[in-house]
Amino acid sequence: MQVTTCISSAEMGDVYKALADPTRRLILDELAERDGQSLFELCARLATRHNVTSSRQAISQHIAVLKEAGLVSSHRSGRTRVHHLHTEPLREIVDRWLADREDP
Amino acid sequence: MQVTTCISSAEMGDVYKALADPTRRLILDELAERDGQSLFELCARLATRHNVTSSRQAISQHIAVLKEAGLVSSHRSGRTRVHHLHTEPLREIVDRWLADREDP
DNA sequence: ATGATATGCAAGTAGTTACTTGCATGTAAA
DNA sequence: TTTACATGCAAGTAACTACTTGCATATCAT
Repeated sequence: MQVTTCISSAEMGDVYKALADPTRRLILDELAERDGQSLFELCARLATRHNVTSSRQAISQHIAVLKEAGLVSSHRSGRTRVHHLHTEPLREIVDRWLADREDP
Repeated sequence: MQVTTCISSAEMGDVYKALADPTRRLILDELAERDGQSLFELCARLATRHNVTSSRQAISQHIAVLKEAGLVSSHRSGRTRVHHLHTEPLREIVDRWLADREDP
C-alpha cells in the first residue's frame, strides 16, 4: 500500500503560491530542520521558536497547500499524522531562471 | 548619477510574493530571453506569445512589484523605460532549502 | 509651442486568500 | 465502551491582490 501522497504535476497546485506565505515558508524551515513532525509538533515549535500565533487549523490548512504543491507529503502514524519535506518542486525555479548561470 | 534601482534588503519587497503571480513569472521569462525590454515591448510580446490579455497598466504594476523584489531594475532611455532582469534574489530560495542537496 | 508617443499615478472594484469558529472523524488508552 | 487526544471538514469574515478606468507627466518630432 502506497501511503505517500503522490499527485501528478497536472493537478498539482502552484508551488509559487505555496511559497508566497511566510508561515508556510517557516513550516518548510521547520521540516527542513527536523523532518517528520506532526501537526501538534509543528504548531508548538512555530509558536515557541518563530512567534507564530496562528491556530492549529490555520497551520493545518497551510500544510494542505504545501501538500498540493508537492512540497510536503503526509502519512498517518497512530493517532498522529507525520509530515515530510520534499524540495524537488523547488528545482523548477532553479531550472527556469538560474539554470545557465551556475557560478561556483 | 546612479540610474539603476537599488533598494536595501530591509525595505525590499517579498521575492516569494513577486513570484506568486503567473503573469509576473512570464515577464521574468520574457526578460530572461531578451533583456532590456520596454513596457510596450513586454506588453506586445506577452500578448502575442503568451496570450496575456492584461492591460498596459496591469503589466506596469507587475513590473513595479518585481522591482520591489529586486528581480527587475529599470532606467529611462529617451521616452521609453528599459527593464532588466536580476536573478540574484532567487538565490535565497536555493540557499534556504536546496543548499545542501546539490546533486550534479 | 503643438501633437504624438511612452509611461506614471491614484482611486475604485471584483476576486482571492488567510484566518477563525464550531462540529465531525479517527485512534488509542482506561 | 467511555474518555481523551490528534486531526479533518466546512462555513463565514476580514484583509489583500490584480485589474480597470481616468487623468497626469515626460520625451521627442514637427
